[in-house]
Amino acid sequence: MRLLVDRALPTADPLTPAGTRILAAASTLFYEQGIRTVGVDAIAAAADVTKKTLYDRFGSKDRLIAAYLEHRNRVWHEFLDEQLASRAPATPEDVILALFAALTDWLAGSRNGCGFINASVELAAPDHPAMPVIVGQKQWMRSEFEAQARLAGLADPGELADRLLLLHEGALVSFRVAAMTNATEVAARAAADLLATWPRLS
Amino acid sequence: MRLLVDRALPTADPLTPAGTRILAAASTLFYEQGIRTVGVDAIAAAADVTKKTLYDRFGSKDRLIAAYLEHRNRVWHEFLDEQLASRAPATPEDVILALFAALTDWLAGSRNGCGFINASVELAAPDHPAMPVIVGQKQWMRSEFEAQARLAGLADPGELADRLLLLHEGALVSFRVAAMTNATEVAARAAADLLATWPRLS
DNA sequence: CGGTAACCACACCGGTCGGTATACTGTCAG
DNA sequence: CTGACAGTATACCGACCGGTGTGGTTACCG
Repeated sequence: MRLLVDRALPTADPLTPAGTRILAAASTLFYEQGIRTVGVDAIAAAADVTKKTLYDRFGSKDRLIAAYLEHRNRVWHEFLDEQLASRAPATPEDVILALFAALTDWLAGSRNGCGFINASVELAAPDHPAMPVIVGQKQWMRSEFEAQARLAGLADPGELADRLLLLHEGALVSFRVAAMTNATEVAARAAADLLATWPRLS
Repeated sequence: MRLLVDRALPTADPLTPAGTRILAAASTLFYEQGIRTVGVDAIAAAADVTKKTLYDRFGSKDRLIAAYLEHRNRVWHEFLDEQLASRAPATPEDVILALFAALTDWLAGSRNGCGFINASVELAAPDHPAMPVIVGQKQWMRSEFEAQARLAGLADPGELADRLLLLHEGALVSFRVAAMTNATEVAARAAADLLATWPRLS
């Protein structure tokens, strides 16, 4: 069993060595400390690069932010591919449960929750160039849930996908905001029960 | 039926007329545009007040932020009281469902989701004076769910409360981040099904 | 009458932020 | 040989930000 919905990730255009360091530094700093808190000077310093180089490569902070989220999205999907490969789910239901199990590993060692949710709140402006990446990431999760549910022959896959997404996002945000350290385990149990009791197409 | 868990809201210390206007302006601006985006000058101008007055009343922007969240928490609880009064739930289960139904009304007309989640992300620093208010609000929700579940004679009220909180927070965040306009209705249906199938103490 | 609290107007501060300008160095392909 | 490209170093900019200081005006209250 594998993921069904096309990720349609624009293949990362090749970066210069300095560009790679900048993106790496921006990724950790933006996630650890927040997008607004981290200035371009701090990123340039952490990447051991001049601000000039940073602007030559990325043009503006906003575009660097967008690059950061696209990069994080790629890392997220690579992570899911590894998780799916090692857990080797046998049924579509197990794929869904593996996605929830993966969440625990994904958040291990971090305390800031979901970088996409955080970015959405920090950027606020709906027309920010990074917004499509954020909404896209969430909607990919939903459509993957729906595709697996449909493949499993479960009734009303749309409604089920909506509910799974709520559990998924709820875990991410409760982990961070409500200081609920076991949020991902609770979500995994809730998802398992939901799938077990959900009606099937006759 | 009524809410069970003490709100323990520090009674709002009386404000001067200008202080009231400042808090009102800060509340709408902070929620609509974000805490970091809105400067003290903008708040003072919106409240038709000098910056001097703002600092005489609230001391610093951070303390104004804390006051904003405490105020929003009071408004939230007053809103819940009204909702409970008008929906007049007959059982503890109905109280829980009324809390979910209330969410739809609470988010009506806004597109920024939960002010507490947003503030938690924007402030980031764990030692910010406003953090206890944020975590407290989420934990109050959880303990209210748990108290109602216990009163209803439902098994494992702690686990049930955790799952209800995930749905609750998931709805708030999916509404904003995933552009899921019907998130609160989905959460309400999920909560209803969850309560209907949850085991009871024998 | 005198004091005090609540305001106004306005000017000012140091710091930080995103972003730009100038000038120079190394490397590599046509 | 010669551009083009990637990079360094450093200085600078205007705008905005949170916050302070001075000085003056009401109005109420003991």
